[in-house]
Amino acid sequence: MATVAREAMSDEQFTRLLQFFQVFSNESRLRLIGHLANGERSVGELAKLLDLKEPTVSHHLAELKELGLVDVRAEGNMRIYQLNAKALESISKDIFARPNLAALVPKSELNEEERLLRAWVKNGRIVHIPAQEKKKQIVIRWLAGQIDPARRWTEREFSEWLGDFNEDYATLRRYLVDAGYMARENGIYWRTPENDPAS
Amino acid sequence: MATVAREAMSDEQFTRLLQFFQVFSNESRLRLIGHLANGERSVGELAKLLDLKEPTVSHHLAELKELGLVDVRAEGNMRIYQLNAKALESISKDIFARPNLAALVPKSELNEEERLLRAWVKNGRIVHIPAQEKKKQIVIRWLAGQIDPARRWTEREFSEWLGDFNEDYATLRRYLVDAGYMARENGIYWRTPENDPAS
DNA sequence: TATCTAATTAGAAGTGTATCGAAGTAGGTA
DNA sequence: TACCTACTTCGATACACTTCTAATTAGATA
Repeated sequence: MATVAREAMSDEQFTRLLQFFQVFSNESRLRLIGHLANGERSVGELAKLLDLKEPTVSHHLAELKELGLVDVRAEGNMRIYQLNAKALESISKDIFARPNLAALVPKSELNEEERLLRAWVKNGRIVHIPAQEKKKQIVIRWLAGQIDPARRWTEREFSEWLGDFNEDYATLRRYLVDAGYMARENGIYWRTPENDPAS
Repeated sequence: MATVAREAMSDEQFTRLLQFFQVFSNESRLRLIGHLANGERSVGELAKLLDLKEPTVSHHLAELKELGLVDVRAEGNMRIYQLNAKALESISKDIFARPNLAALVPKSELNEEERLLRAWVKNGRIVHIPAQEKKKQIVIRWLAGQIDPARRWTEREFSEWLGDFNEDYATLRRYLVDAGYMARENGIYWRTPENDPAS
């Protein structure tokens, strides 16, 4: 999660993601999906399994169908419901494989600092350390926010961790210390908990 | 998704999963998380960004904190909230990396057929094709449920797909056709849409 | 101490949603 | 045709949730 917005999500995508979570956020529906994952079931079967009345089950199934998560076929006058394996797979892969929460923020809501940040920080890496003091501070402030305040590091550990952000870990480390975000004593580094000078 | 229950989920796990979905199923909270993903923020900042009153934001943050999704630190009389990267990572990995929806069904709710099935189907593979006719039918019925009814296959494609379930794809294919689940014409196979003989 | 700011807690209003019984629809069967 | 079964649609109820204002707590400042 040590990432920054790559590409902000469109309103459409955001709505779809929200709908998805809403569908899974109800106990009955979640159990319903669980049962369907074990194989196709009729409405009556599901009602018995879930201890709900048929209209209730029918209602939930309609919502799942709306989102394309289940398919129906008729068998006599029964309706056999089945999970749409493809739809589920694509959702779990596309959305959660790279859970870039920063992308959840609609473009219009990114503030100035965040917009600027996206020029230098890509895919969680600092692609370029800006020279201009004000811009540099923005990047360093962001980097400081990525540091676990509870953790204690040796210089070697800290350098290694910083190396994931930029090959010039030494410069990053110096900036962080100079700006007061990191403290050091007896070779141990830690994130200063308060008195953030950048705010 | 072509899997069957491996290990049914405990009530505890189920509840936790449900809570997780509930937290993400609210628009304000989802946007809140998106903003926090861009860096730490105070309650007031978040209230402005989301166009909500502070008590509302505070309320949502309390819920997120309850689930360990955010951490707080004090700075002056402000409270700076930050996403708990570790918690989020572990959730997205542990839960969604193998979205075994079948495992959503609490153990007690597994019916007879499902319980039996777990003896022969493990991790989505048929580890053993039972000889006894009735048991065999259960397995074949399950397998039929995994087949996309919209898809058309050549014999080669179908055999290959079946091979993922058991190395003896020829036997599986014959059983499926004999039981009436699959039809074939001009070398093309498809899942018969209705008149399921096993019900 | 008094005062200001930032946040939380408490309580209330309004909205949404899960569930149900009753009524309606459609296939199967006599 | 009439009747049965399985399901869906409709309309009502009840509970949960989001959001707000008002009151309270706690840190900073004079």
